[in-house]
Amino acid sequence: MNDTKKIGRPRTFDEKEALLAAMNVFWAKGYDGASLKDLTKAMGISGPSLYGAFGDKRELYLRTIDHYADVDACAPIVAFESEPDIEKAVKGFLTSVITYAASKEKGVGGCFLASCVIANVDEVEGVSERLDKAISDTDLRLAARFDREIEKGVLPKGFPSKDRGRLMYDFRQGYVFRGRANWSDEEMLSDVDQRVMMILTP
Amino acid sequence: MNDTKKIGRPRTFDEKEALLAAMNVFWAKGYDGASLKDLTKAMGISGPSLYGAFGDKRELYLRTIDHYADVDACAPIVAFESEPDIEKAVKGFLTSVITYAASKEKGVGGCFLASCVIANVDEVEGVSERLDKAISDTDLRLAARFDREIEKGVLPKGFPSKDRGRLMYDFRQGYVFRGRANWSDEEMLSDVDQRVMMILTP
DNA sequence: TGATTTTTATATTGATCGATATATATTTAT
DNA sequence: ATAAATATATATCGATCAATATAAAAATCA
Repeated sequence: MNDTKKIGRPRTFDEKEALLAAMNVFWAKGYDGASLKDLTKAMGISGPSLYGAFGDKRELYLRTIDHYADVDACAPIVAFESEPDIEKAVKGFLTSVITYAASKEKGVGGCFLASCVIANVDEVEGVSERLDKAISDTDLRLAARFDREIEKGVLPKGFPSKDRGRLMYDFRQGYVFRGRANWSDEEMLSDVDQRVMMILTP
Repeated sequence: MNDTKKIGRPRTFDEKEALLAAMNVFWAKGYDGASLKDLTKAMGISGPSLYGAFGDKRELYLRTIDHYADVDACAPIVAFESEPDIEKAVKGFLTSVITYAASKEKGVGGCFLASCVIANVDEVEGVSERLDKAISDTDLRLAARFDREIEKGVLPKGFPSKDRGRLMYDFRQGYVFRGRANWSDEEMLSDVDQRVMMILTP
């Protein structure tokens, strides 16, 4: 990376922190509902600073989507990748999804893509491509975990990794959707064991 | 119903048609992105007429959600309910969902709730309750179809109708989500047969 | 008919929108 | 030191926002 000192007055804010703050505003209020006033206040910077650093509102929005996909990516996936036992990993993924989807701290919960970005696909140029990439990347990450289990011999040779990765992701979106409608985690947890079997049955 | 002539000048527009037009605007542009100018133009009425008939923008939005849940409800469900053979009915539901989710005529496709309404749950008062009700009602409609098959003896006594109804709905939301990200119907149709089996296997 | 009630169209309200012009502050380069 | 470059804060731009005041139009009532 380029860590050399740059000419001119240095920034007084951290770009990633600012992007995170902006994302939370978009998440809670939507793209059009988030005003520049809302954004600059949450980001702790002035209007001209925002425009100087990020371009305009649309470009800032696209940057928050990239930042979400790069950094957060979604905690449940990390849980899924780190648990050695595949059955526990799958169940951990679903329960983690549900817990996070049902927790509604300050209007931000579930999935930024499913709760906010999806609404602006046709309205804001550049959103569609990023959404597509985020989904595909996640599908691949999930499928890769199954492929590793096949190599280890835990899952059989013909196990449909790609399909089951997609399946897990669709389950995730379903829970996120219900969480947004204020479903409790108990209501959603009731069918988790069934779904774990669906995912793992060859 | 009250079909008696009312005093005063009669409306020159049909309320249901106006609601449908308004829904399409919200669907394409989002709640905040849809301006009163957009709405009145699409609905073919003037501002004061809109406010006189529907209250304000928020109330109009809630009415479009009700109208969607009551009338459209989603064509795939109708297909599911009308096909006598349960396996064909399930497959018909999923393929219908996919076809509609992948068709992107003028930015409106998939599901009004999943593509628009979900983004305004915390922003617009009254949305959350309606979303919850729409999901629960759909779950029940889907489960009821399975219950009928149990009564007929086609499905076994212990078949988990409720869980499988939910499962179908979550599959629907998953396809809608991918459709919004411009996935083709071919990509989505590839795992339909697998999922039909998942839904129907006791 | 004239009175009453409701909807309509036109025009406009104050507020807020996204975006920027200007000038000042703070850094590095010479 | 001085110049060049970048970020900052203040103030404000025209445009558009949601919502409405006003009065004409169109119906039923007496």
